[in-house]
Amino acid sequence: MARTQGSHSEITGPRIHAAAQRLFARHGFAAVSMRQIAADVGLQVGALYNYTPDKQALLFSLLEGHMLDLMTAWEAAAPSSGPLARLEAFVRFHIAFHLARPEAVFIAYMELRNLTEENFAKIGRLRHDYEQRLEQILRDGRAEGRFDIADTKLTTLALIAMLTGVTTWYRDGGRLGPEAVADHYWSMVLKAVSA
Amino acid sequence: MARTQGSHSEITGPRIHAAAQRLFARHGFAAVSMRQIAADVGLQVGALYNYTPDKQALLFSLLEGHMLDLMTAWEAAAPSSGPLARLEAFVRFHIAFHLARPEAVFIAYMELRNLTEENFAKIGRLRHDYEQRLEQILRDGRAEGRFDIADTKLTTLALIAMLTGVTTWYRDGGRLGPEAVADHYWSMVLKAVSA
DNA sequence: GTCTATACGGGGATAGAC
DNA sequence: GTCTATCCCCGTATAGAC
Repeated sequence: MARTQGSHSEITGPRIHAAAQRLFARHGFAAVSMRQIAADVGLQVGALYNYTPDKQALLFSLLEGHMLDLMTAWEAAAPSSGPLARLEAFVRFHIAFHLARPEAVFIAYMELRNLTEENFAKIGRLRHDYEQRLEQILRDGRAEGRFDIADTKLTTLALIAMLTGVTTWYRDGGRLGPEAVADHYWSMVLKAVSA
Repeated sequence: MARTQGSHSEITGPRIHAAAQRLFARHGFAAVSMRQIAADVGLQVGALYNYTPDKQALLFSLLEGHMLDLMTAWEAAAPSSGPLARLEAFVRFHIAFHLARPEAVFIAYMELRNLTEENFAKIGRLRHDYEQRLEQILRDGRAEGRFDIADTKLTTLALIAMLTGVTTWYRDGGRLGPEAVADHYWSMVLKAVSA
């Protein structure tokens, strides 16, 4: 396994992504320079361009990776039971997943406008796919007569916004832990959609 | 009413604020230059500094103005009836106010991190004051036995996030108008808090 | 109040040596 | 794969004339 001098490709790539995520979340994409990212990793600027063609691609890969993680994690966590149990699973999953990745979530919501039109569209499709998972649960529950929902599309967007909003105020070590928060949200969601 | 050459102070100030609001909302605070704002208004850069000490103050005045408008408008719209009517009024007011000012709302949520620590704290207090208006309604309704709410603080934050979320997907000319949207949200909110 | 000109620093990205 | 050096452009803010 001979290695050329100074080569650390297996670990440098992830370290660049981690530094970019932290810095973008803290200061915003536009406010962070490639020089800052390089310094954070312990590199000179030029070396970054061995790992990303440009700054935009770095942002896109963070957002895309986050959305793919989200989809994969839900597919793994989703039960194949009835609508009510699936809705509860979705509520608890969404809150837990988002609270566990505050930086990725922050970037995913705040930096969309810094994507090129093409990249923006790609992330938009991934987000829509995820929302469809929730809407299908609501449609199934309504078809079975368990839910009373006038407009499943609207309710989907309302619930997603409510659940994701947790990330704007939640702090580790606060009054309520993630499970207690999820309990409260689940009870509100259940009442809001119940027949 | 003699006026010095090129003086347009009465209208230039508001035009600068309007241009800054539009550009900040579209491209983000950090991505917009003072040169762009000046060009949009039809001035040279230097002239902007007759109206604002720096770019930060320009952002802060937009955010502060938005929050003060919000508070003033709610005080004027709030009925002095029972909790249920006040909650309905709040839901409808919040949606209508936010949908009428998409740019100001966008900036108010996305550009908080570009404020200095001191200015951030000031906006945080204004936001908290507004949230208190809703929480008081929830507390009153619970005291009267009309609402079933486990945690009024949590419910306040959940409802605000849900209602504000409308601005992320609403488009003029879409399937539902502002009133139809408000009708749906009010019915969800009512079910979620009812005893 | 507005203009022109400028100071001064920093931005993204690339070239070529090692 | 990384470094140093550099290109070229743009950022905020100020000075001083009109």
